[in-house]
Parts: sequence; structure tokens; C-alpha cells
Amino acid sequence: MARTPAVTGASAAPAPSKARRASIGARRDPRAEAAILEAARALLAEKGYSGFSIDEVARRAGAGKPTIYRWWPTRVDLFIDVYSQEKSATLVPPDTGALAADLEAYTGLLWAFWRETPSGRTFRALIAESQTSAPALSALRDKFLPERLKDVRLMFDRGAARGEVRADDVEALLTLYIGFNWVRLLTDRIEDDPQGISAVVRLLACAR
Amino acid sequence: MARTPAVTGASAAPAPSKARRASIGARRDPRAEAAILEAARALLAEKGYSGFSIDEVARRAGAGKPTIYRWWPTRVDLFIDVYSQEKSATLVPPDTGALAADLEAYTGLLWAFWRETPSGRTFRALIAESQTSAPALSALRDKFLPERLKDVRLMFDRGAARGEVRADDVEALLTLYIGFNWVRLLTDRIEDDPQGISAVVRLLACAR
DNA sequence: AGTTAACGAAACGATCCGTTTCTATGTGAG
DNA sequence: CTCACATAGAAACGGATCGTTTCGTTAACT
Repeated sequence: MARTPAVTGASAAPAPSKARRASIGARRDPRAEAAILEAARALLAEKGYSGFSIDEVARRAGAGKPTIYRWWPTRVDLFIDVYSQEKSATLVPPDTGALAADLEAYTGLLWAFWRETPSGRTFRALIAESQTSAPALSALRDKFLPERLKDVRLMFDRGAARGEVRADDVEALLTLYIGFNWVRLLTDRIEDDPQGISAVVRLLACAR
Repeated sequence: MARTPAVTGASAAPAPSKARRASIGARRDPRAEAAILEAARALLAEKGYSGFSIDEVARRAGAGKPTIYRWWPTRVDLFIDVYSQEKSATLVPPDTGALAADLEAYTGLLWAFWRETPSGRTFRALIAESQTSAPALSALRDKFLPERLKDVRLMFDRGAARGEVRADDVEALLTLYIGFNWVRLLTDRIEDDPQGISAVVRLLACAR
């Protein structure tokens, strides 16, 4: 059963360290934090939202559940941290001088990022979790979405400055653009699809 | 505890019948089916996706879990039946002669329907469930979406016939319109908002 | 030197899952 | 009329997960 951690725990999990992580005193242990985030990332990558459990994260990280709950009161806090860690490096909004080209390139990058990292699954988990828990929803709405929107808004604002779209329409266009990406992600249709992207982007990138 | 059904069950639940539903022979009992669907509907209406469990549905319906699993192998099948029962009557796509007006009216009706019946919560549950279960996703994608799209496509096709939008763009416009509604529903922003709707609809209803 | 806080292990009571076992019931075929 | 059969609901099962609590250990801070 390998459920007797004192003896068999180290061999059951792919944990890098076999020794128990002793306390480093009355302060947060960065090794524990890193191990938990990495375990959560790997678990989401392997099994997606189903199959993700705090118990399993704790097992893999060689951490105690109280340690997890101390620093991440809800699953969503954990999801957000995992997603944030991956997102930062990638995804620079392009600046080609044309809104349509910017959006096409950015959308392709975003979908590839969702496909090829655990982030797609993490984000789907975040949205799903938001349908069952109020804190999750407010985190998604007030913390997560605005941050992601910054990049997109940048592109649309540049387009508005060039006269490609009306400045008054930017908010509505943002909603439409986000909605497009959500539908495709949530219905698992983020395969490489330049034509589908292009058809939608053309509609968004033209002024009225 | 009121968990000893033979004696206290009838008083603990708001079940209409106090007597046990005996078998009516080697065929499906419509009373059991109705009781289960109604219990599921009420439970979703009261507590949404969280708080929804097969155990609780069985308790409320005065039904056995095997009976539920016999006829609805997964939760999704139950969600679909509940949603289908409510959806049918409502939501006739308007035909005002102008695409923008049609969309504005239809969107307002749809959101009101989502707000004022259990259907909004049911649909959110369906989408959330689709992020964890493959059968749920294919039901959503292959059965539910196409059906809903029929109404919307009708409006856009009429608009295309009038020259308000290009026929080639209808598919992309449908995706954008669905995405808009999904984002608003999933982030719990389907309050009455004629201006927000109008701003988006204007962008969709104008030909390029 | 004593207080404080973090760590991981282990176990807790609950809840839910999906399944199995049981008895009672009525249908429908022979 | 008889009997195989499918249904119904009750109850209980093993298993998983949740979020919390208890406990002994460790080291930083005062």
C-alpha cells in the first residue's frame, strides 16, 4: 500500500528528497513552498483538474496538509500561484503595427502556451472551481482577469491610437476577445487553427 | 439526526409523499423518475453546483441511489435532463427586422432565463463538470452547443440575408456571441445590463 | 533561557462516490 | 396460473477527499 510514509514514503513518490524536511524555525520554509508548488504543477500537468487533490500534493511534496492550508487557504490560491509562475516568462504581446496581426500572433502564442504547459489545465481548473466556490470566483474576476487583460488591452489601445478601432469600443472588444478564448479553451478546441483565429480576429480588428 | 428513514425520513425532507414507493413491476416507474428530476432541479436551484450530490438527490426524492445510477449513469446525464426540461418553453428568438435589435432582445431574455430559473446554475455546473470529465465535455460540445446555436444562427442568417453581416462571417460571429455570453455567465455578471449588451451587440451586428 | 511559530506525521469525523446485497413488488411470457 | 425477470428502495460497503486537530520536533527571535 505504500501508505506508511516513515518507511516507504520516499520510494513511493518521485520526490527528489528522501529525508524529512525538518523545521527551520519559526518562519516559512522556502523549500516546503517550492516543493508544494512543484508538486501541484506536476499533478495538474499529469491529471488535470480531476485527480488533483490536496492529499496527493502533500504526499508528493513530502509536506503536511496543515502546511499547505496555512499558506494557501483554498485550492484557488494554489492554482493561481502555479499559473502565475509559468505565465510570466512567456507571452509578450507583439507589436507589429497592425492590430489584426498582433491579435493573431498573440492568440496563437496563448493557445500554444495553454497546450504545451500545464497552464491550460490549470486555467480550466480555475474557471471550474469558480463555479463552485465564491472565493474562487472573486479571485478569478478581481485578481486574475484584470491582470491578464493588461496585455490584451495594450494591443487594443495601440490599435485605437492608430485609428483601427474606436476607443469607445475597446472594453466591449476585450470582452469579446476573452470570451472567444474561453469558449475555445473550455470546449477543448485550442488546437493550432490559424484560419479560425484569423476569421475571428478580422472581425475584432476593424473599426466601426 | 433524522437519518433513520423508516421512521423520520418523511418529516426530515420536503418530500411530498410519505410512503415508500414500491416497485410497479419490471418497468421504469415514472413517479420515481419525476421525483428524482424534481429533486435535482430544486437542489441545483437552492445550492448550485456545490452542495449538489447524488446522495442528497436520492434522499430528497425518496429514491435509492441504484435507481438513479440505473437511469443516469453520470451526473451530466442528470444535468442535461434537468436543463432540457426547463429550456424548451422559453426563449423564442425575436424577429424585429434588425439584427442588432434581435440580438439585444434575445440576450436579455437569455440572461433573465439564466437568472430566474435554475438553468443558469445548471448550465454553469455543466460547463464546470466538462472540465473534469470527458463525457460531460462531449455532451456539452456535441449536443448542447449545437442545439443552442440553432436559435442564434437563425438570427445571424436573417441578418446576413438582409446584408447586415457577411454570410462568410456568420460562423465567427456565432463563436464570438457565445463566448460573450459564457464569460458573463461564468463570472456571474448576467445582471440586467442593457448598455453592456448593446455595446457588444453593436460590434457584432455591423457588416464588414 | 524561554517564547514563539513553522514543520511533518498521523489521525479525526464528515461527506460523497459508485457498487453490492437484500427484500418486496408487479409485469409479462409460457 | 406459474414463474423468470426487471424494477424499486434500504442499507451497507470500501475508498477517496476534505478541512481540522493533536503532537513532537526544530530553530529563530527576544
